[in-house]
Amino acid sequence: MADVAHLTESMEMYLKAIYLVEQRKRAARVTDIAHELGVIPSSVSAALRTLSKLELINYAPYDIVTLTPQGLEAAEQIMQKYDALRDFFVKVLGVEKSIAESEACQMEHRISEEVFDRLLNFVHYYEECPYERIRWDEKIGYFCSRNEANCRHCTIRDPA
Amino acid sequence: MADVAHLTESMEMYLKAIYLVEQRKRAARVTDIAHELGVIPSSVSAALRTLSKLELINYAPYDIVTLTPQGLEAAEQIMQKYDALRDFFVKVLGVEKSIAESEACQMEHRISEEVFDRLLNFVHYYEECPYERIRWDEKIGYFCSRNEANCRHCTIRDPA
DNA sequence: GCAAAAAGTTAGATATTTAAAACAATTCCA
DNA sequence: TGGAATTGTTTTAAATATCTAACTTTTTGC
Repeated sequence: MADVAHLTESMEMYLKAIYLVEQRKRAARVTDIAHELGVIPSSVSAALRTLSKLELINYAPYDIVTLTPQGLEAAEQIMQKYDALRDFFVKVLGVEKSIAESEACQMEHRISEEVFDRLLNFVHYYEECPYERIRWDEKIGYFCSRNEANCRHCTIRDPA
Repeated sequence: MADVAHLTESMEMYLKAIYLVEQRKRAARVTDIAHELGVIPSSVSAALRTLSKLELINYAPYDIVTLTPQGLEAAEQIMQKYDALRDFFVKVLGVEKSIAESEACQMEHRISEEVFDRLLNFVHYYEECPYERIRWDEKIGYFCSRNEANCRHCTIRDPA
């Protein structure tokens, strides 16, 4: 059985691309994957051979591509990391969506289970807790909406 | 002039290693750099040739290595990103130091100026603001120390 | 059903990175 | 100072990933 933990970054990208195409269509074609990643079809063929050997995709030359159960599991793990990073960038750091997405796409391959776990947890808490008021503003940067005395951050008025 | 913005990840790693050795010693030797990065000396020789061509280091075969002003600037930029990520992992996510460091080392090459900037800003605010009480606990996860009613997070007692 | 278009493959080239092995230069001391 | 130990280099090879070009298979539309 293939060790999903040792996938190269490139193979992770292909897996995720196949996953995303599968979300929209029944199965992925070489062209779909190439378009998704901005590479040419011959590059995809080479990658599919590798992923097929690792038993992460169902594939034969000239045929369509689907994820195997192991491939789906690996792809979902990558997607979860991507989502956690993107959410953190957008919801906490206030980064513009498209920038957050390309950044998350870069980092998703490098985040460990532990940090991923804590990031998820943190973003959830940050979003849910009604008492926390650290928020981002385009002009000011981070601000605190409490507006209390003896807090230099609170001297900045909440623009909301 | 070399475009520091387009350095490969590998070259960034070598630059940072040279920077770190320079912090401890006057200049770096091939062996020092190899030891710092866990690669063999021949790999270092090859990298030094490249960095030298890019005018990021002062170097001639068999000689010691120092950063040029441009090299220092590039190394400092990388270090700043590393520090911001490590601080976020440790101070905000409560990740153990050695894990935070290896994770930051992986991601430092992939973080944009914008996200880096906001991360710095966020960690600073998070540390400084006396009213914010989102903190990490090993057993509980994130908790809120306010312990107010009608907040389900606050039903978890602050262990501090 | 067949020709043209589209889709996909293979082979070969290039780039990047690193390690292994053999060799060369430098340094360290006795 | 001179030989051993250390340090550093070059060459070669391997792995990964991607592209170009030429070719094959499949699909489409009449």
